[in-house]
Amino acid sequence: MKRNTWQREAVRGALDANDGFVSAQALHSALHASGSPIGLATVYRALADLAVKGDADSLQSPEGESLYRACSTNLHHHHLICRNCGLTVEIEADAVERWAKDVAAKNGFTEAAHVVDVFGLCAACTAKAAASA
Amino acid sequence: MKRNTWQREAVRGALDANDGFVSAQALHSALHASGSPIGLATVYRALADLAVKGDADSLQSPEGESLYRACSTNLHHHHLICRNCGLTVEIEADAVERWAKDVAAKNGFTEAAHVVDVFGLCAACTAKAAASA
DNA sequence: TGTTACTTGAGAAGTGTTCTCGATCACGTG
DNA sequence: CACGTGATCGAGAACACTTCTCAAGTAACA
Repeated sequence: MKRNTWQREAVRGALDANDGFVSAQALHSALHASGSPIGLATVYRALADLAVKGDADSLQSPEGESLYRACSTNLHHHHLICRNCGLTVEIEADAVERWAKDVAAKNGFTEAAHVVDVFGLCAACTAKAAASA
Repeated sequence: MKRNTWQREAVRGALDANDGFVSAQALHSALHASGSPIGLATVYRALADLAVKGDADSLQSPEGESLYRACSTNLHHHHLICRNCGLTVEIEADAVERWAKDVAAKNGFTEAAHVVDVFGLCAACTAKAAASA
């Protein structure tokens, strides 16, 4: 049986309050900063739960951390992520889906899953970068 | 000045001898097994060097390890990876390249890089899985 | 209210990677 | 070939992130 605890709600809330991907550690810090004495282990557990239920998306940052994000849809989709400010845009990729399945099939692969994420600089950060350059 | 040491050659050789992606740890074990008393730190250093020079490809496994692979081409490309045996097929993805650039541009993003990898079960592993199921 | 078993939290443990630092050794030179 | 210099090595310590452990706490249901 699953129980509802304020801790779980807090994690979900903190995730919702965030636009981009956040690391478990950052989330934990944020929660602490806002007064929740929640434990790190609990944050990890809650995030894992959310990810499994499809309420959150997770991906590995290039630095090796696990990043999480509240997802507006449970459907399979991908992300366009600003590597500077973390802004994330959800993108559809029917074409890529088809391509991935295709390529896998052509090579005899089954049960194809794929990792497709696009990193870049969002408009704002591009402008900022141009200004400072 | 860069020096040529047998250690670096050994790492490159071990990488070349491998068809799929291998973790730094695995590479270190393999080298030790074949008699090289090479240090783990050195393996990491050599791999990082190779990756920077474009002689090796690196990616994060879903488990968070860094995986490396000798690359037959320095050109940008993607991989189809068997999650069971590690077999890797290099794939071209012009369509995906275009799509990524397109999507990024449409959302005001610049300097788009992307992570596109397909994991699955290769034909052999699929057969094995079916047999054991 | 009482029972039950899921959940929590602090810290230990585990894993993968990077850093430290004295010893070593490749490379250019005399 | 011997030498000097500084890049490189290796063993282990240090780190960062994540998971596990287990006693104490508590939500859910009767």
